[in-house]
Amino acid sequence: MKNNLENLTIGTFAKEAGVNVETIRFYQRKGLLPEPDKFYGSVRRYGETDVARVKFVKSAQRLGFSLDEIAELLKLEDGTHCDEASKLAEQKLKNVREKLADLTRMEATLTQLVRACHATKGNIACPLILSLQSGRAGK
Amino acid sequence: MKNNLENLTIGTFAKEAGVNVETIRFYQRKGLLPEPDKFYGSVRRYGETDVARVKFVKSAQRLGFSLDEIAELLKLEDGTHCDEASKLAEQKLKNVREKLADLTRMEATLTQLVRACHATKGNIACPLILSLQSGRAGK
DNA sequence: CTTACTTCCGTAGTTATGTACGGAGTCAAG
DNA sequence: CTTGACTCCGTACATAACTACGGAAGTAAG
Repeated sequence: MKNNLENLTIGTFAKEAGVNVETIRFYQRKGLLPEPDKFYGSVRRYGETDVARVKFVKSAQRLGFSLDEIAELLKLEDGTHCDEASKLAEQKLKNVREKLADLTRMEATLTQLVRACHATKGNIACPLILSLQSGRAGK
Repeated sequence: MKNNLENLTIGTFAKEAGVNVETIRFYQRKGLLPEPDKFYGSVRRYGETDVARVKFVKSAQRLGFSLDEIAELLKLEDGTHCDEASKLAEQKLKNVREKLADLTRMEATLTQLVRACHATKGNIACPLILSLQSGRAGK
């Protein structure tokens, strides 16, 4: 089940991570991904942790984090600089919780909308926009 | 408490919505925002529902929706085309729930990270990346 | 060793989402 | 009715996040 995910060349690595080779190289330039040494010979090899890292980046992007923010999150990963990592994590946590609240409201409204649609065919006024207003009025 | 949010010119509208005037005009071109008739005289006037709409767009963007996706969500708003709206809503709902699951995992991990940091100063291995892997393995 | 496919790397192009600019028209105060 | 601020509109510029290109060098199969 667990195929060998070590010593991948960049092509198979990219395929495994579900992105384009150029994207890998782009992330390396941005510092989101380490550029491994060229082992034996002259092409770089990648492993399972690299794949996980790229997938993490993509997931975090879907959640509305920018690459710069994701870079910050990734700095937490190495476990060093515990103090500043902790501060950053708390701040990101606040951010994540706001997103959670917004999404929850949106989920409730969409659910209600679907139900209303199924029940009373036609003209329900759908207060989708209102759903994201409550809870962040002054912002 | 409720100041008069009708007959706003584009400048006050933009300020009220927390965006730049050019952004308003950009959204109009994209069809995200209606371009009201020029009433008496020659400049357009905006109201509270316009403000709400822009704020909705901004909130949805923070949640990782693109303007195109938001345009789709906004089409649900008018209550017409109930059948297709319902389909779209269900699909978006699925999407929203995936985001929710991801965010929840991320929240748990960040919380744990902060706690671990506060407790044992130094070297906790932070499985942040792992947090977004479980639950979406094959994707 | 040759041939076909990758990798490497720098540079250039693309798409989404705005922002800025400039000149002409409009509005409101004095 | 002039003056200063704002609106209108088209076009150009900016930024983030890729994506494509091209030529040299590495690599794997026959």
